[in-house]
Amino acid sequence: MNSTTPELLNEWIEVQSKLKRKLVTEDDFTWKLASKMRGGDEGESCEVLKYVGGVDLSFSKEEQSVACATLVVLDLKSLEIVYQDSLVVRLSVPYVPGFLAFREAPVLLELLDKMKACSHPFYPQLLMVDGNGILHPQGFGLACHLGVLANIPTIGIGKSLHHVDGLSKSMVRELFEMDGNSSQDIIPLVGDSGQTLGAALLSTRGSSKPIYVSIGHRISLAVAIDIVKLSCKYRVPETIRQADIKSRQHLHSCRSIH
DNA sequence: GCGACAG
DNA sequence: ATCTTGTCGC
Repeated sequence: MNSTTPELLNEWIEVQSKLKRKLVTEDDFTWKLASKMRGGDEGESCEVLKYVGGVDLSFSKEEQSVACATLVVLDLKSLEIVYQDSLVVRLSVPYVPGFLAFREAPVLLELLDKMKACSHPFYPQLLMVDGNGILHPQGFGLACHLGVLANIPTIGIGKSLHHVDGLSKSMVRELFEMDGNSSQDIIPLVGDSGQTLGAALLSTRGSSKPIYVSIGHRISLAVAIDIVKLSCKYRVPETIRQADIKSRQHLHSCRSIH
């Protein structure tokens, strides 16, 4: 049943290690946030972050290898969808914790390539990925993988914590409860190694379950957090949430044909 | 050896 | 990941 051999895992680790050399962990883009512009910038010809992408996959219950991948692009200001595309595929690669990219990245790259190939004006300036960035056993999760291969700034969004470098759910909970009464909505995730791997964010008022933000490619954690906050109407950033909704819808619409 | 383990 | 409406609580 589990067709994953040790040889294949070693190969995957090698791929991650090679791609990781191309990873850029600081801001590397020409746009800026509209909310961070100073008054004098308004008349100047500067590029503002407008088109933010989100990707997600949904799976069929009856055919477990069948999945629908969706790419949406939102206008960051209105959080309205300006582009969406879905692709139904049959996945042959199993899900192995730590190697999500080998299962999901190919079809997501196809969606991005398709958009880029036609020089689409709404091609995302930044992509949010459901799955982690450097918050990962090898420091190279799906968001990094996709970012490097597509050469686009990416942010990783985890809806549950991947236990890595000594990080644990109980530790996160304690850190939130700490800080006396100055209840923070965000805490840095510093592993045993001393490296900051990401941040846990209580993205909506009064929520107790955090999302886990980590950098993917070509962005700093501070800027990534700013953008994630701007994208959150609900707990999960609207980019990821809409990609999730649309991929499920598309899958169900295909089911009704058969 | 055992448990934990993004989606 | 997949199913799933209403409902309980602040």
